[in-house]
Amino acid sequence: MQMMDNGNPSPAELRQVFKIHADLCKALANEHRLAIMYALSQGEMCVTDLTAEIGLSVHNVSQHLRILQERLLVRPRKEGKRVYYSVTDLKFIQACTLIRQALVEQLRGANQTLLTADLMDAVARIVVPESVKPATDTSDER
Amino acid sequence: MQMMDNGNPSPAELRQVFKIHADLCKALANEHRLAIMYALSQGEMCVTDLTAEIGLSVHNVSQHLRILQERLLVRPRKEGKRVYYSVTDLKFIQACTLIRQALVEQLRGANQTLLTADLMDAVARIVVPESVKPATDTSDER
DNA sequence: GCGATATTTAAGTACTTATGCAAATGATGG
DNA sequence: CCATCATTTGCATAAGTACTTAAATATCGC
Repeated sequence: MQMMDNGNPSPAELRQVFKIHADLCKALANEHRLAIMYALSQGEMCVTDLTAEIGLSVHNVSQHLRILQERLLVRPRKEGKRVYYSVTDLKFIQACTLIRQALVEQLRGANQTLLTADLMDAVARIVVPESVKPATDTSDER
Repeated sequence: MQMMDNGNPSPAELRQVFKIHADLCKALANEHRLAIMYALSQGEMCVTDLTAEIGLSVHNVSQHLRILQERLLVRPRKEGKRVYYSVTDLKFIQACTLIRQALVEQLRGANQTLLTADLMDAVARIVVPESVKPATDTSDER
């Protein structure tokens, strides 16, 4: 495939990228896997710990971890009989935080019944240890 | 539900948030819907234009737009017999860009066969113009 | 009103994903 | 090497998602 001169990918190239991107989003498009990603964003954890943290069966957590690992969202590290997982790239966490921030702004405006205002505030600020700084331009911030 | 004093949401509250977040990710977890989001990030477009841009049937595009709209990712604006769609929040686009950047870094390391290095560079830099402009007329909607 | 254009809704089928249970692998300590 | 703990794999079933065809709604110009 040939690059176009303006430096932006061609439609054909974009299609390929969107496919990969969509696969990655599918891995994130599950309540429990987001919980796992969030838990792991706080630091490396083994399967059993994750099980306790999220309240699912060991097997189920393992299943979800497999999916996350296949899409390279998490990485395993074996130590004795335990397998410790960690997120491969902080950007994934940052992206999740951005989305939650947008979500909160919308919920604030629309159906507040779902979540309390306090919760929404807190959610909007869920941050990873290392500061989250996806270079937002502040033009339409509150 | 009770907020905890440290300002972070409780596990129960988080579960609720992850569910909503997952629903939103499901909307993004599709090749064509990502293409639509990307197209709309460049500016408001009507269904027919989008159809030409992404190469799907009108009806199929409409279907995808419905899903995006349900999750509040895009917003319709009716003008004559056309319906123009725009993204509701730039943060969604920023999140997608972040994910693509992470994706590119990984592809760079692993199976470069899929994409050329030039393409990966370009993809990592896909950014929105300043603002997405539903700015024309937002008075009589919904 | 009628016909043409733009978009949405509905119904059917194929495909994908989530979760359960049971069994298998793999490391550790006696 | 046997028992045990930690995790993964395989298979079955239920649920959800995507795409196709066909029909319906809405707006415009006549």
